[in-house]
Amino acid sequence: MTKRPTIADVARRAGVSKGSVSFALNGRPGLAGATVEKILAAADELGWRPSNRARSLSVSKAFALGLVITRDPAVLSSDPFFPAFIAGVESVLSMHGQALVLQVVADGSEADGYQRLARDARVDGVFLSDLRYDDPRIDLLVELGLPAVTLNRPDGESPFPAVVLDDRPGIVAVVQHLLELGHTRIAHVAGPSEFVHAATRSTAFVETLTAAGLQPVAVEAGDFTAAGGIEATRRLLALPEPPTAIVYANDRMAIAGLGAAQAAGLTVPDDLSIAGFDDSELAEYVHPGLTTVRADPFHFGVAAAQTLNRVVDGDTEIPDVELPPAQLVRRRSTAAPPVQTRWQPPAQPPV
Amino acid sequence: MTKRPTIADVARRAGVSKGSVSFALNGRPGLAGATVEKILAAADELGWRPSNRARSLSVSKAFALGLVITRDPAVLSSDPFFPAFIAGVESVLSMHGQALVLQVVADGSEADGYQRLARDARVDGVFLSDLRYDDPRIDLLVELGLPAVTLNRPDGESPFPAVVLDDRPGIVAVVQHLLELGHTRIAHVAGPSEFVHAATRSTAFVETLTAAGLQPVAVEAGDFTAAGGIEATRRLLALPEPPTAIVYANDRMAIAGLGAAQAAGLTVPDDLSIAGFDDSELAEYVHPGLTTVRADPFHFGVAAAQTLNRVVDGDTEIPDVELPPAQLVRRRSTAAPPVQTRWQPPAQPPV
DNA sequence: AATGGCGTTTAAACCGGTTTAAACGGAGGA
DNA sequence: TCCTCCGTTTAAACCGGTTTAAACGCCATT
Repeated sequence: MTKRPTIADVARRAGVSKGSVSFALNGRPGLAGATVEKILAAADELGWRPSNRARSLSVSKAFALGLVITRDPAVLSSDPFFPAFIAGVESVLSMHGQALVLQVVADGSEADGYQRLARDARVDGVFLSDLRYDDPRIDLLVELGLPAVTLNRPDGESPFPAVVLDDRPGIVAVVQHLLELGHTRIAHVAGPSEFVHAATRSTAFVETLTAAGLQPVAVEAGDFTAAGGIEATRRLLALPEPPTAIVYANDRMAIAGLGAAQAAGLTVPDDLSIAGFDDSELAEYVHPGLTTVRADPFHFGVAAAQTLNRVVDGDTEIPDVELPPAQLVRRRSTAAPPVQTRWQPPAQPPV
Repeated sequence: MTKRPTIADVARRAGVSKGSVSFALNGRPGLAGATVEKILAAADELGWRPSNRARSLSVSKAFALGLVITRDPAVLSSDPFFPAFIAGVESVLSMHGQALVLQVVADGSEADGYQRLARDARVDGVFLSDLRYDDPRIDLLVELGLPAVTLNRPDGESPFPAVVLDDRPGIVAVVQHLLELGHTRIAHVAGPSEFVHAATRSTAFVETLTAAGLQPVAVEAGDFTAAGGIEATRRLLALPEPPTAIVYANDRMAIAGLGAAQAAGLTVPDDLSIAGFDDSELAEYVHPGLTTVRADPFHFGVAAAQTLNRVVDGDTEIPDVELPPAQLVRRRSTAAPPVQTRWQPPAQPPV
């Protein structure tokens, strides 16, 4: 509780000048070894830690990174990605004495968040998540002079390195899995198509099906929320020839869809197979357990933080970082399609 | 991208000294009105914003508040409370030019998070959530000289104001609701008893039942996770005289419990009524919709941030803030108990 | 005209570090 | 012996604000 020691205290104790202490602390050459020893000893006898504020002012760095998240439930609320991602980021920052500054902004105005972070010089760099097509934030950050990394690759040109976890293999694996079970009428509930990752997932869905010589029953636009998942599911089930399997772009929609199917009197997976994406905590515990795709958001956070730090340090020409793709997790919500369905031509008697 | 203007630039432009600019900006008395006008005009002609870093150094404030969260999934992951709470906090901070610093720490070591925040002088105060009995963090913060507010009231003495949202009325309402439906064999799946709010909920449960002249069938210890919810539910269903209704201390356990009950072949609510706590997003959309209790974590965040700011400003004797209690949300997962159950004595023929 | 008082303004110190240019001191060479 | 060079150390400026004590200008008293 007594005032903390300053660099002057350390200098006095070690019998040197402030400058020398600074040199010793930062391991700069030009100081005699013995002097360095003496200074460091004095420093930790006093338990001295250099003041972040003073350092911040003189070197013009914040020693902090920023994350802007919209208050939009489609992105933030109970999204299993961010908590784990943030934990990963923190695990890196805490080793560097850096802090994570969070900005939560109203639905449409993410730009404000970055503006504030830049205007107040609160951070040295930011994470750019939930990329949209032709995302205006990229130009904004360039203009603001704020270093960044993008989570996954943007569609256009970007001066920032990307940390990418390819969603395609996960979707491909889910569709393959359904095909192997014998499904031929598969539908997809996508996320909002303005998001790059949402579009990537639905494209992968369609392409995998096409490659197998099949047409998707439908691709319904969802919004990543449970409510949207319900709506989309109801529309699919109301089709004259409803699907026997539905692939959702995330677990929230899938779990809601599961509820909607059950409310409609269907048994999952006997009447309908359902698959999600994310492997959120509840996926394992709903009934039936949800087949889904598991990524590693913690490691995503680690990689993103490390990469962003390289950008902040002025490292140029940083290659994009590729993370291992998500894995299929098979649970009880997917099974073979019902043997007989209304629309199918009656089985031909064997010749 | 050109260097931002400093207070010296403004002073020069207005033809006054740095000191005067500082006075004008902070609305200090002693400056002639005309001078203030002149200075403010010069300031926004240049688009000057005082540097947070410089201010930070000279006034010894961080202009930031801190939140420490454990990486423990029981607290963080997909907990609907924090995202909304944080959004509420941010809505206050953004108006004051303050930032929110997040510390995510490993399971047991929350203390480290506060230590780091204090050592690095990153924040002016912190939010103390998920209080435990005899919580060591209170003494720690006193020792560190870090102002704080507690979310809900701690069990012992505390020098910090509390922002409280009483969980009791919510639990009481749930139990009343079940009693009105005719249930007499009700069980509870609690959170870890070392948490004050978990214990508050289970105490409220027991007391309400006792007041109605009933005994709880059982109070199982859960851990707020879905996995724990499953386990506890299985134990309850395996009792020789299983409950006809289960009240869970949070939605995650309740939704998992719902899955466990269905997996065990029970129909909810016909065979078993289930109620949660939190009204998380999925609660409305699982099948059947989950009866639960809804609080307002956003407003909780607003109140907590405002109160913490008063503490930080040196305001002493701040009264605790009471928030409106959570409301019961009735959905399909609760209904009258089955008319006949194994253990009941056969109905007496009318005399 | 000198003095006092008051409202206004400023110069300078300060916060706690980093950084640069200059000073210092001892060894080696002429 | 003197000069130079080089490794080591320091003094001082600087980052961009805030704050305090002193100075200033002006008017009212005496």
